[in-house]
Amino acid sequence: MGHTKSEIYTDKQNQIAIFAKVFGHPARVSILQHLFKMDSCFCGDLVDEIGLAQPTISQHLKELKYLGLIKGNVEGTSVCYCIDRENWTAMKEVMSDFLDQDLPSNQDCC
Amino acid sequence: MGHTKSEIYTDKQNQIAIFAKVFGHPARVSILQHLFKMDSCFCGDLVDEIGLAQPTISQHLKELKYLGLIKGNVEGTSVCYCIDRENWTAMKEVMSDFLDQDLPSNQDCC
DNA sequence: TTTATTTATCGTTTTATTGCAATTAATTAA
DNA sequence: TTAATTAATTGCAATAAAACGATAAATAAA
Repeated sequence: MGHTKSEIYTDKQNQIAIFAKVFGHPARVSILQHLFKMDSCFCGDLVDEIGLAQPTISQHLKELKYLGLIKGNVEGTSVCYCIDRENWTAMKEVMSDFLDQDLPSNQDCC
Repeated sequence: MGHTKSEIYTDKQNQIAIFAKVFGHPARVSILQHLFKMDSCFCGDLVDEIGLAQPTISQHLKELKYLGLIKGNVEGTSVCYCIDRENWTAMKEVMSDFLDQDLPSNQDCC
């Protein structure tokens, strides 16, 4: 079908999956790494840096923005993007809860 | 096109994306949470617990196994699954490097 | 006002993913 | 050996995602 049955999972499970999914593409990973490294970045810089077409980068930026992980700031004809620090921290909390689960025993399996 | 251009990214970026993608579906999040909670689990238990068809669960298990995050152990007609502790730890290292990047300055943007 | 620059949006094509019914494979129980 | 149980595989339909050309929108410069 190609359609996730979100309604049978907890909100937390869906939230983890939604955050993870946005990191599930190397272009978005690359964009975020750039924003961390450069502090802020114009859309055009990312196009040059990453090597995808401008509409493609724009679309990836839109998804990151939709989840609140980045902010865009219009400066003339350009748009300057940067990490949304507060939301990034909140996301980290959610993901850590999942990734840092403790392993209950010592032997591996069955 | 619908095809990720993996070759234009670093190995690290692709690795992060590959791990993130497997967490990008709530069924797989749910499976992993169960394996953490129950220590180990039969495929059938997961089918009952999560509420997807058996082939669907089996497919999600396959993906988790392919990345090495879980192990399967045949016991009679059943298969017992559990977290692969070593690979889980290695995955956490990769993801932490990405998620725990430092924010360079204090003000937000541009 | 006209032109150039930059980014967003639209529409389309291609590929990937999700989900399941049907079937197969493997093992155990009768 | 035959029937039952459990999980994997196959094949398919529906939906989502990735990529980009063309175009629109918005602003700045000439």
